[in-house]
Amino acid sequence: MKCGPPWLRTKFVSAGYRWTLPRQVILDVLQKSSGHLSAEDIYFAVHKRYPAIGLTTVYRTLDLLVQMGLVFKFDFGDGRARYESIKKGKGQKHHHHLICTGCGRVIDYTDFIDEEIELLNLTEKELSKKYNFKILNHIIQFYGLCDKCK
Amino acid sequence: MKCGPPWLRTKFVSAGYRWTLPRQVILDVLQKSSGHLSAEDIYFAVHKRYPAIGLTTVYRTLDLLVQMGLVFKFDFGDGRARYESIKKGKGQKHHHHLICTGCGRVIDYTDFIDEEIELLNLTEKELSKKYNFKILNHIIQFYGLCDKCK
DNA sequence: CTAACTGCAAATTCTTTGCATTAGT
DNA sequence: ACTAATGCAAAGAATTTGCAGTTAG
Repeated sequence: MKCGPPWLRTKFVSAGYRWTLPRQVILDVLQKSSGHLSAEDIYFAVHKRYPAIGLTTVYRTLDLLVQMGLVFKFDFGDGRARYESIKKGKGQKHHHHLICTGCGRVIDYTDFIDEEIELLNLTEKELSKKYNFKILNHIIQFYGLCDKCK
Repeated sequence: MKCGPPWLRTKFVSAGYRWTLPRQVILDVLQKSSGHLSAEDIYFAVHKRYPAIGLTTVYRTLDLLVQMGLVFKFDFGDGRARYESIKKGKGQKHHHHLICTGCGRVIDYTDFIDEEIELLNLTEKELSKKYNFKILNHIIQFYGLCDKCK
């Protein structure tokens, strides 16, 4: 892990933020991981490489990254926030979630059916127009019972 | 507020639960309110009518109602859970959410719901089959910036 | 040099738990 | 009567804040 792509550094500096080691490492962890990490997950991964980086910094950095639009924060309803890089590394795709309310298992799926994509396009377009809203992301989660729990 | 519809009482009793005052009041508050209440909101509303009912009971009752499939729990990412009755009172419709990540404003929308619902049904059917999952509910949230924040 | 950033410890906030009491059935 | 349900106070877990020391620009 060096310094990441130059445009990232520029993005930070030109916004008046500093391109610090913790920020580089946290972004790197997020981009390399396979999604929905909790703050603690990120802290462990980061801490393994740089034990001097503390949990507080992880939280503060994540807030900043979310605010800058580089990272997306969401929630499965288990009382802890999850974070995911918006720019995915190779092999990572946008996905939706199937969440078992019985055992808490989360299934990611990326094989959206045509109807689902159509749904999203239609809705995003209509909503943007009607509410003058710039839509950046969405969460689609289906809740139910998995094969073991039902 | 009396005792609610008789089928509700039956549902509780036949599952081995008791049809208690706090449960009646909490369900009533949820059905009459316009959606996404936090536990504290519910506590205040309930407490106004029956000051003897405590916050702990509100949490425990909400867990039960969620588990019984009468209430849905979700999260806007602000660190507190929200609850909504699945059976809506008159004037209330199923809706999805548009959330501004800038100011935290939440817009409910019920427009385009018909098309969305149809596409959702297809999606749910496919997913159920593919993952052998019994889908009970869904969350659809669009995140972005509202007119003031963008 | 100086303002942004950091780590630590303490504080907050939301939610859950232990336990003695109350109340449906 | 029997046991689920309740309220209170205390505990727990996730996240935030105050502050003094550190570091990028």
